[in-house]
Formats: sequence, structure tokens, C-alpha cells
Amino acid sequence: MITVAQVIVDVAAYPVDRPFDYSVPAEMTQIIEIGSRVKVPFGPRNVLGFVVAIKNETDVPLEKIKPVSQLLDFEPVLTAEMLELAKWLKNETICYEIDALQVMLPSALRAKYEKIVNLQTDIEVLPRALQEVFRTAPHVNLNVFEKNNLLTELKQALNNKQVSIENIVKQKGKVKEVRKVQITQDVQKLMEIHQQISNRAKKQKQLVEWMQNHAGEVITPEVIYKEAGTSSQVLKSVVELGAAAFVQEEVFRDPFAKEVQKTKFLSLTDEQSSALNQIMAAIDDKQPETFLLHGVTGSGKTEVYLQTIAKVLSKGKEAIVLVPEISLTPQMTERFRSRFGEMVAVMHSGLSVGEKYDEWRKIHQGKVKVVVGARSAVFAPFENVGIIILDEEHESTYKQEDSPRYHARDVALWRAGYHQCPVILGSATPSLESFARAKKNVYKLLTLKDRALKQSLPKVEIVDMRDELKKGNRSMFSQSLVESIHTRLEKNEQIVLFLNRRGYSSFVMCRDCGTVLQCENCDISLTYHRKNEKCKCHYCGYEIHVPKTCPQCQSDHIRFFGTGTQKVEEELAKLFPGARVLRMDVDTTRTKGSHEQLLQAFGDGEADILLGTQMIAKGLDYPNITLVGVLSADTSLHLPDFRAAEKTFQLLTQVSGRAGRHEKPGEVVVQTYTPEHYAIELSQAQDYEPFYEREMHMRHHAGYPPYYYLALIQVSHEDVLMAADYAGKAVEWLRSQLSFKVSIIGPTASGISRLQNRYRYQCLLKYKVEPDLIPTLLQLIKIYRSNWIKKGINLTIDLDPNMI
DNA sequence: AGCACGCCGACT
DNA sequence: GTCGGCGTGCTC
Repeated sequence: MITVAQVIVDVAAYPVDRPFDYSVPAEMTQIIEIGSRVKVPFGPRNVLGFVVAIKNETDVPLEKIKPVSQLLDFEPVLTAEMLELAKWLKNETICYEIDALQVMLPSALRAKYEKIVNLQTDIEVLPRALQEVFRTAPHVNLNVFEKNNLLTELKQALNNKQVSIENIVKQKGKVKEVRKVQITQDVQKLMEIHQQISNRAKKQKQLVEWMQNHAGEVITPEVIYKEAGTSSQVLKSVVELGAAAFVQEEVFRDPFAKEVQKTKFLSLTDEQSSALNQIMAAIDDKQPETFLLHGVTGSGKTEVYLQTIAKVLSKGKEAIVLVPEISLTPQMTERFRSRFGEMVAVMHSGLSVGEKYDEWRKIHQGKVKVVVGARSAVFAPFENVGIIILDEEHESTYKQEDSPRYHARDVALWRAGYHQCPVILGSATPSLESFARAKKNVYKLLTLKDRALKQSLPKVEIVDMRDELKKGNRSMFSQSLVESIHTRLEKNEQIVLFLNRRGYSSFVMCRDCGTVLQCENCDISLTYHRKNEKCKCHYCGYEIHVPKTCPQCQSDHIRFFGTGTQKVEEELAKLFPGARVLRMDVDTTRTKGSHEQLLQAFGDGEADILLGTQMIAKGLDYPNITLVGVLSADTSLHLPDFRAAEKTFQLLTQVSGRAGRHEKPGEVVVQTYTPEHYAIELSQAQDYEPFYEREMHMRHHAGYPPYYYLALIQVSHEDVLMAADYAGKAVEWLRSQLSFKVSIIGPTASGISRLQNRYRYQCLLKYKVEPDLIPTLLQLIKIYRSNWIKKGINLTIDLDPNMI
């Protein structure tokens, strides 16, 4: 009897986005399982694949069937649930099945491909240049030839069958290793070597002498440098002489570097216990119910999560907690670790590939029962999930921006259905979609109106910057804000200043002709960075020095405009000379861990003012913060996005929540040019429901979610005409296929009409219920993939886009 | 996607 | 005559 494995191969392309049948060699039949990774021959090369089914017959002619060449996992890496979820994702987000499978695994388990050139004949028959390369070994990585410019010679040798090229599959993830030095056991040999070394090489002699006393030991190079008083150069020479050898030794990453103090349950308010009881009931009844936990900032949502998790754990089940990447601070994760100790795994982008792999393995092997992580943690390979929690449910980071374009909330709901467990969506400012569902009783609404410690919400003052301008105040600080800052500085309390920078960064302009420095590849003005006097494109990374004269008119009246954090920092220094300011933006948080360090420093009182962009809006919870200033509330309001008002309201509410979370009362100053806008007005009292009503009305009027679903189709090409032409073709085709109930808007040029030298057009579909939509879009993708792709067109479909 | 096969123009 | 351009088609 033949055993056949159906394999999804690691090739993201339309014609191969289906299972291929492979025969399973006899020695593998007992151990191969669904969800295992395998190496398989595919056409002329070898690729990685996932076993999605095992059966005993096949429709494929036997002569076509090749055998699996290697089984990579003794334990399958994907469960049956994940394979099913991948199929759902493929259809739901229109992506390749392989992409859906890969996104569920840590990148360490993905494949790395290399090409190896094998020598097939005697080395002497080769041209000189090639002989050099093969001198050390008969198998050489192809990139060595590329580096040495030997591709022509290599091609020749290939034609003459003197060498062959082999595709090999490697694992990306590796066990962490350190380089150590193994000193030879043979003292005699060390003495011989000592003899050989010329008397001029004093350091080398010294090192070998030292080695004679440490024969056979394995030591790190650093220790040797220190003890023998040598350098890496000397050690290298001595190793070449054969006195010692470099070896790799495995070490294990220590995830729990610091012990945490266990904490106990906090007592709950009536609102909290009522919410908790309802969730507990759903857990007991194994109901896949979705709860929307709507609680003002500081109302103690986290404590509800913690006690829910305790309940789930007591039932022997596991819990998944999702938080937005940006608020995944040590402060947040500490709370979970301090309650559940070593039962917790943490997953976020700050971890190295290896660390992520280690955390994933802890989940996979059942060593932990709780995972706290960003978006991708929704795929945590638990097999008995008891609860899934999405904190800050409205955050746009829960949607992945590239393929597979999934939303963690949708995946969570799917998994909850599979495991028959509840989901908690928590937020102070729920997304309109979720709140609308709660109103329609699709989700169960749980409300926490009061702050847990009964602190009053901070007093919010809205300052009309137009009045300031009339008063002759042209700075970016209103009089009121300046006064408030002074007061706090005197009282030694802390201040957070928030600069809503999106689309409002510094640019460089010529004052004579008005030319603004633009990116060469994108239709975007360059952002000025004072630190290195450079102008940078935030989309493609293009960078130039600030020119001395205008490239258009050669005038030297060239200067930068706009309000970046750096500029605010300078002005702060002028206004408050003694104040210690910490700046947090992309520039100061680039390196790993710097984000945490800065927050820690601020928490420890090392600065008076924290100045930053979006990234400081969340998770910041220090008792000494009593003033929050929003420098320009409206910048996010005027973005060409139907969610602009919602985003602004969320942001202002979120930021205001940073002040006065503990004993000291908080104050918030919001500066704006449009104080009459409802998003700003209603954020003053953190009045969610009135805002919800207003905004829903707008959405209804304009035909946006949650009343309609959206699909965004983007077409790009190096040539404007081609991009426009094919965007038109796509729209034309969709019009002919879809019913009149779907409104098709476009094609129009995208918000950023050129990115990385590609012109971009888009078209927006609005629809209510349209069963034919997905199949029609799949058809469009088919047309694109079979014909348009060759012409250099790039087409993407984003269902439920975040931004338009 | 990547790679081989295969059919036409410009060179040793 | 051969080398190499890239159009076409297949991958279990």
C-alpha cells in the first residue's frame, strides 16, 4: 500500500497554490504527521512544504510522483486546527495558502534557501580562477562566485558538466551558539609550535606558553585575552598554527532573567465583578460568546482579564492575551508575570528571531498556559484555549498590512468558535464596528463607567489656537499650557507632551520659489532631521544632505518648516531652561530596548517632561504624571481617511487617560484650531456614546463601515499610463461582474500617488451583503496573476482596509 | 516564483 | 554555424 502526503509547497505563486502529492518513503510512514514540515523536490529544486493531508491513494499518475526527501519535524508544528484556519484565511483575506501557514509560525521555522556549487571533476581541468575557489572544499556557496565575479566562468564549467548546482533548504532558526576556543590536549604539540614561532612574535609565544597550562580546556576568547594578555589577532594566528581550534557551543537564552514578585488578586468594584461573573458564566457553559468590555481609562480592565485568566487556568485551559505592539511594555507584561509566574510566554517584535522561537516552543510544548503578545500571538499553538482577550480592541495594529492581511479580531473569533470559548474585546474607545455589534446584541456589552480607585477623570481644557494667534502668540505653546507646565515644574510633578505628528513633519522649503524637497522615488516631501542635517523619505528610506542652495532657483534662502519633535524640544529648552526633557520618537527609539529604557528613565523621575508621538499614548502609567498636553489635536483630523474623526477621538481619550491615574489629580490641555469639531469636543468629557451616535450618523450618510463593508483594490506600475489603464480595466471588469448594489468608486490616484518609483491607483468597493464578491475578486486576481503580472502591474486587494 | 525548453537574430 | 535574447509552460 502506498502512503501519499499532500503538501503545500513554499512557493508563493498562483499556479502552485494547491496541495501536491508526494509518496512517503517506508521509513517515514510511521512518523510523518499532518502539520509536519517536509523537504520535497519541486521541479528542479528542493523546497520546504507543509503536510496538509495523508492518504492511501492518489489521482496523479504514479510516474509523476516523487518521494518526500526529508521529514523536518518529529512533532508536527501545526495542528489540524491551524490547517483549517489557514484555509479559512486564504479565502477570507485572499492570500496564498502558504502565506497563511507561514504566518502562524515563528520565522525561525521558515526555510532559508541556498545554492551550492558542487565540483564534479578533477580540480585541475578547471580554469585558474575557479580552481582558487574550490581549493578549500568541493562544495561552495553560489554567492562566493557572485562576489568574485566568476559567474561567466561558472556558467562555462556548468555547460561542460564540470560542476553542478544544487538547491538546498536550510532552517533559519538555530540554537543559540557562542564561539569558544578549544585548546589542544597535546602538550607536546604545543611545545613544538612554541619552537616554530619566530622570536619576533613575542605575543604568540606568550599565548602558547599560557596554553600549555590550560591544555584541553574550552574557553571563551574574551577570557583568554584577559588572562593571557593577548588580542584577537594573536589568538587567530595561534589557532592557524594548530595550537587550538574555534568551536561552537550551545547556550540557552534565559527568558526569565529577573525574578518577579507574585501579586494577589485586587478587590473588584461592583461593575468589575458583574462583568467578571458574566464572562465566567460563558466559560462554564463553554459558550463562544464575544464580550465587549467598554471601560474608561483606568477602570481596571486588566484586573478583569487577570481574574478571568485565573478561572480559565483552573479549568486546565489556556489563555491568549493580545495587546497592541506599542503598549507591550515591560510594565504591562510584568502584571501578567507577577500574577501567573512562569506560566506566561511573551511575544513581541522586540524579541530576536531566536527568542521568539523559544517562546513559541514553550507554548507548543505546553510549558506555559498564558501568552501575552502582539497580533501574531493570536496563532499561539495552544490546543485547549479557554479565553481570548484583545486589549485596546480598536487599535489598527491588529490588522496586518501585508499578505495575509488578516485582522487579529477575526482570527480570535474564528478560534473561539473552534474551541467553544468566549472572547473579550476591551477598550475605552471601542471601534464603531464592535460597538455597533454590541448594540445589536451580537456582542455582549459590559460597561465599566468608573475608575477603579474612584479617581475623578482628569480635567480637560481645550485651547483654541486661533485665539492665541489673534493675541499675537505665534509659538506652538498656548499661554495656558505654558502656565500649567510652569506650575508642574515647580511642584516637581511630571508632564507628558504629545505631538500628533502624522503627516505633519518638518519639511525643507525654499523661501524664494516655494520648492519643497521631494523624494526621488515617491510623491512625498522629505522629512528634515536635524541630528545629521539630512532629509529623509519615511516611506522608502531615500536620504540626502540638506542642500546649501535651492535645487530649482539656486537661492540660498532655504530652510525647514513644520513641527517635528526635535523642533518642539528646542523651543521647550528656550521656554523652560531648567526642565529636563526626554524625547521619544522614531529617532530616539530605533535601537532595541531603547523604548523601554526611556520609559523606565521617565518613570524613575529622571526627566520632567516626556515629549513624543503616538508611541507614548498608551500604557504609560506613572503616579507622578499630572499634566498631559496635546500640542496639535487636529492633525489627525484632516487626514483623507473616513476613520480620521474616530482616530482623533480615540487618541485624545487615550492620551488624556495618562494623567492623574493615581492619587494626584490630573489635568489635560488640548490645543486645536478646530475646537468645535465633535471629535475634539466630545473627547473632553471622555463621552464615548454621544461620539458614537454622531460618528455613526456620519458613516451612515457617507456609506462607510459599519454600515457598509469595504474592499480596496490597488494597482501600481512604473509607468503612470499603465497603472491608470489597468486600474481602469480592473474597475471595468468588476462593473461587468458585480450587481448594482456594490458601489465601485474609482479608479483614482492613491493618497501617495507614487511610492518607490511606482505610480499607484486605487478603487474602493462598498457593499453590504454580496455573496459573489469574494469569488469575483478571486477571478480578478486570477486574471491579474495570469496576464497582468507579466507586464509589471502589481495588484493588491485589501478587504476591510485600515486606511484608504 | 523559478527554471527549462525552445525558437529567432547578431556575432566569432 | 553558435551564442544568447526572452516568450511559454510546468512544477506532484
